[in-house]
Amino acid sequence: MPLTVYNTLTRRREPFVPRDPEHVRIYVCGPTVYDDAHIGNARPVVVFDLLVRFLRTLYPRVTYVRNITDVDDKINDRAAEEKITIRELTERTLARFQEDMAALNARPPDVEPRATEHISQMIGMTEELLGHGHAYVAEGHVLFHVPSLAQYGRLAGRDREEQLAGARVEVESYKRDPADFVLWKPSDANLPGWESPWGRGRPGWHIECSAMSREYLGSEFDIHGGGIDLAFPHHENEIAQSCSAEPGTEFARYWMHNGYLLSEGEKMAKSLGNFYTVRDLLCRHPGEALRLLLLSTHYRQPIDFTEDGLRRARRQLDRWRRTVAGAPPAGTPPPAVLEALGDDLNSPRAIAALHGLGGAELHAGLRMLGLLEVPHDEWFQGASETGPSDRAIDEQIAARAAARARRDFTAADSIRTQLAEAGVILEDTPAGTIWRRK
RNA sequence: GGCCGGGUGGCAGAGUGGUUAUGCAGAGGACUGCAAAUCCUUGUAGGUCGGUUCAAUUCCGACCCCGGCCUCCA
Repeated sequence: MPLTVYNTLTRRREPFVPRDPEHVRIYVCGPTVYDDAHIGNARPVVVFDLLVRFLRTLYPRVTYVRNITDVDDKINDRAAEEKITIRELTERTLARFQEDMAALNARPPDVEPRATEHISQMIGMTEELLGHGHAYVAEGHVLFHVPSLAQYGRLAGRDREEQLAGARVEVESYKRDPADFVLWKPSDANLPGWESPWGRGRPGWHIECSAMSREYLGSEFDIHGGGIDLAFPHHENEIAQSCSAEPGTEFARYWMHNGYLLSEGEKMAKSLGNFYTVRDLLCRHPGEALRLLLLSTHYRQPIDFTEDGLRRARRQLDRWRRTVAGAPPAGTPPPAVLEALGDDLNSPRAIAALHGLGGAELHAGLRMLGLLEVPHDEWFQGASETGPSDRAIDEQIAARAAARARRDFTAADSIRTQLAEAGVILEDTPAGTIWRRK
C-alpha cells in the first residue's frame, strides 16, 4: 500500500520514500506544558497518531518522537501567578496532557523528551552554530544570524524582503538583523537557568526541537509534523539551525502540517466563550467521539469544531458499535480504508469507506482509525455520576416487564419515560430489554 | 500591505472534465402494544462573473467573502 503525503516544503504531494525502509523516523512538535490542552492542541496529536499507526502497518519499525516543552516564559509566568514551582506546574500539566490524549486513543510516542533534560545538547548545537559562523553572541544572548543561510524562508515560502515588509515587532538593539532569533538567552536569579559558556541562561524555543530530534532520530529523518501555524517561524528556524549546525544535511525530508481549527465558526478565544479544553469536553462527551470528529475532516483542511458535531460523532459511534456487535477485528483493515489513508491520510474518505460494511471487516477498519477501543459495555452502560445505578435500572426494567406482561402499558411507559429522563434509554429486543446511557 | 488556505445540497464532508460520494438531519414505508434500534425508498449541491472545451463543481483568469501566518499560539 503506497503512501503519498503533501510536503509543505515542496508544496506538492509526493510519494513517501523513507530514508531507511527498515526504520521510519518521525518528529512532531509537542505541547508547552503550562495549561490544559485545548481542542486545537488535540488535533495534531490525533492526526499524527493516526499517521504513525498507519506507518506501522507499512514498515517494520517506526520511531515517533514528540517533545515536551517544559522551559518557556509562559510557564515561568503561570507558575508565578499560581505561586507554585515551575516543576510542580510542568509535572501536573504534563500528567493531565497525557491523560487527555490517552482518552482520545492517542498512543504515547516512543520518546517524549523534555527540554529541561536536554540542555547540554542544546548548548552543544549552539556552539556548533557559533563555530560555523551562523550565530553570534550579543549582550549575553546567542543569536542565529538569518542572513547567513541563503535558503532561509523556503518552508514558509517567503523571501527576506517579504519578511521585512511584514515586520511589526520592535527589533531588539542587539540583533544584527531583524529576523535573527534567539538560541540562548540570559536568566536572572529568579528564572530557570543553566550554566553555559555564555553565562547562566536558558535556551530559545526553536533550538529545543533541533537538538532533541537529532538526539533521538539523527541529523536526517523522514517526517516532521505540527500545526500549520508552526511552519513559520518555528519550523523555518529549526531547519536553519539543524542544516547550519551540520552543513550538507537535509534535516526532515517531509514536512506535514495540520490545518487550523475554528470553534463554533470563530477563532477559539476565551473571550468569545468558544474555548474548549479537552478536559472540559471529556466531561460531557466520550473521547472517541472527539477523535472521530477530528478525523472527519482532512488534516490539512480547516476544521470548525462544534459541540453539535461532537454529539453527532457520538451517535455514529453508537451505530457502528451496534453493527459490529460481537465481531472481532479482522486481521487486515478493508483495502478501501488503507487506500484512503495512503492518499495523504485521507481519513474522511476512510470513514466513508466504512459505511455499508459490517462485522469483522468494519471492526478492523474502525480499529485502524483508533476507534472502538473502549469496551462496548463501558461505552453504552459506563458509570454515570448523576444517573441511576445499574442495579436500580435492572429493577425498573423488571417492573416494566411485569407491567407489560399484564398489558398495563400506561405503567410500563411511565417507567420508560422516567428512565429516559434520567438518561437511560430502553430497547425491547427479541432477547429481552436492553438499556444504555444517553 | 506581503504570504498561505478555504468557499460543495438543511448540516457535516470527499472524490471527480461527462456517469451515485458518504454520513447526519428531513420525508415516506417496514418492524413494534407504543417506542427505541434496525432495514427499505427518497428530495435537495459546488461563492460571483468571464474563458477554454462537444461537455466544468472539477482546468484558466478576475472579483467577492471567510480564515490563518507575518509577534516563542497546534
